[in-house]
Amino acid sequence: MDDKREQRLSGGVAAVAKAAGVSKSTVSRAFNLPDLVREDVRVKILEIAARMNYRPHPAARALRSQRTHIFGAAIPTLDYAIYARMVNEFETRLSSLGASTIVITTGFDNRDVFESVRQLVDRGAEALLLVGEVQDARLRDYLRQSQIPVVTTYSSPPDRSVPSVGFDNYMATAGAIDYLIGLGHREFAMIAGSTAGNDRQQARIAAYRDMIAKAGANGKDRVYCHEFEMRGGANVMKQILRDHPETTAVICNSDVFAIGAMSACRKLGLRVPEDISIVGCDDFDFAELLEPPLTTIAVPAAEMGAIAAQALWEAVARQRPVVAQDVATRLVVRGSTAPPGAWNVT
Amino acid sequence: MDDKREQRLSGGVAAVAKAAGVSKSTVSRAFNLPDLVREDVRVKILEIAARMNYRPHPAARALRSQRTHIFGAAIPTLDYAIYARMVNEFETRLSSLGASTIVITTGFDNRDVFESVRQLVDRGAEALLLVGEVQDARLRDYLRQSQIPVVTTYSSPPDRSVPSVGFDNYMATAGAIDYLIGLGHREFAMIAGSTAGNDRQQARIAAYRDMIAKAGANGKDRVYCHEFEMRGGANVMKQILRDHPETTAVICNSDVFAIGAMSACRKLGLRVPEDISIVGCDDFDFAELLEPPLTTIAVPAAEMGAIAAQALWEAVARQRPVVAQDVATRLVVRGSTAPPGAWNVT
DNA sequence: CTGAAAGCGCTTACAG
DNA sequence: CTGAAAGCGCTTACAG
Repeated sequence: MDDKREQRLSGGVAAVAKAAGVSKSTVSRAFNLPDLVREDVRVKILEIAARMNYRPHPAARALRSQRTHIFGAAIPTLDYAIYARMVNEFETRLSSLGASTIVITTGFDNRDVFESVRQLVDRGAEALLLVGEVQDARLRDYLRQSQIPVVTTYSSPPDRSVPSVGFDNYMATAGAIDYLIGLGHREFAMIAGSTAGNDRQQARIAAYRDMIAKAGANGKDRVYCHEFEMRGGANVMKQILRDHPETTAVICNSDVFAIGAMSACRKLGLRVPEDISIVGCDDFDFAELLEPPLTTIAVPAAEMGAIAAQALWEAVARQRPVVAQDVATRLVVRGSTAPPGAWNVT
Repeated sequence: MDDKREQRLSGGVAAVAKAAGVSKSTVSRAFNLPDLVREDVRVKILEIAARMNYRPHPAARALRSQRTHIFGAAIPTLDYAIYARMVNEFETRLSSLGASTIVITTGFDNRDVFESVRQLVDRGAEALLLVGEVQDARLRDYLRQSQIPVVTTYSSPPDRSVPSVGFDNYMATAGAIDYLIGLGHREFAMIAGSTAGNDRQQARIAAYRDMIAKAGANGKDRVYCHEFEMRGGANVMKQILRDHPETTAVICNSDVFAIGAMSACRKLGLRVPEDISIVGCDDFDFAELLEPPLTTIAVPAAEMGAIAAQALWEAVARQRPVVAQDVATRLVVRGSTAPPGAWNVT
């Protein structure tokens, strides 16, 4: 009746059934419920199907079985190592389970991502990996109503309505600052990402302010926000040094910022860590090979991807509820931090 | 008859049609061929559909229309910036065109990737992005028979059976070595990725050997292969210095190797570039912020993703043939290279 | 501009 | 263990 846009390689199950002298049902079973088919028949069918280059039509199969084997991941960007690594692990795990991963990038602002996430579902995603707290009301409503298995990563939001596989960003940053205070630092600054619709940045800034205040240290308001770019880190560092040359410790909410900041210090003739201490976040591969090696908050990107994959798989394949789970961050102390020195003219 | 596994949010088109007092056909048209529906009717239908939270079932739509709007990308890994960046751009472009991206990672060896690529198709991919020359015979046969739109990236393979959006790896490396020879270097080494099923590495090594031979320089056989890891770059560098302390120029086939190599040199007390010149490949963000800034071959990862997305989109949406296209690499000369110095004790 | 009907290609209870 | 039949939820020629 209609035109056939796509030239399928084979005539579908019917053709295989005919060639094998069995019914369509049996061909289908040979693929999906092989135990129900007599062995010689099954072998023959599979052999013929392979020879004919037959594969079940994905849409037909999905429509009938109500299973797509597609999992969706909505992340800020793939152009940032920790998210790329998490998705890499997520995909690898799911792939070994026979499922596939569809990806969409949404940027760092979580306040208006409903359409993006929806697109994943409209392509057949049966479960969803998200990043950060769900701050979009439409998305929250949708997730509640649809009951689609979902997990959010990189956060451990107080609102437990969406299960998370993440960590407490507030505590992670607080730990780093605590360490710097213990070293004797009193003059702080922070290079942060944009806070718009980003609960991780909000939590880290809150931790920074609280810790500075609690310690009676200075720099509570020296929070500089910027997009996640190395050049940005360098430019912001220069500005910090201009506005507050007394600063002895800079907390960067990304290693990307930290490498830019270290580069800027070098250009301005400041030594790290003798003149200024720098802490990064993420523990990128290159962090330990920098000069000096970067002290940073290690974040378990691959681990979150693996746990999320497993949890969502169980939810889809065995109707298990997705349970929230916290993963650990770790402050990796390397050469970019030291006690504030006597050289430092304040 | 059968059990319904999934609790759909709405009763499908039928429910919307009933609520709007029109036929299923009209509801469908309101979504897919809006111009064919009287405006007031269309507005009403869309409004009701939105209120009911209705969305067409993806599999049913795909089965009937023979269009999935899913594009597949098979890449070595997402845990390597240039591929992640390419996919990021690929996905972003397709998303703005209303299509989605399904990703699978295959590792760097192209000789046995048929099943992986096939999985993409089995999930509904209508077109494929690949990386490197197609070296898997089954895949080549499949691509020929199925006529699925496909593009391969990062290569410009002589075998034109699969259209490529890439560059000539041989020439890119040859250019870098030419520059080093021009600087006066005579003692070379190369840190390469594994050559197994990787035409890019093979081409670069061939260029290295040819150029060294042509110039009558030394080091033709100093090609050290390793997985793409920073630590690997450091370890290999140490080995090179041990085996061939006379080496004055090291070509790294990845910035990841280069940063490791620079770190190893520093630890061994060698200065870059005074004692040894290092060239990377990829032009990662951090390359220019290293100390010294890294001379590297810039590779247009995002550009390839964008061009591939556009070409595949045209192929699927408008039956345009995919045409091969070369993109440009560029040797970015920065501080990590210099003429071999008089300091150098050979 | 709209509706009734066919059918996309499978899978799966059901009956044997 | 196997087959005939129903139906997954849409879209689209076809006829009006």
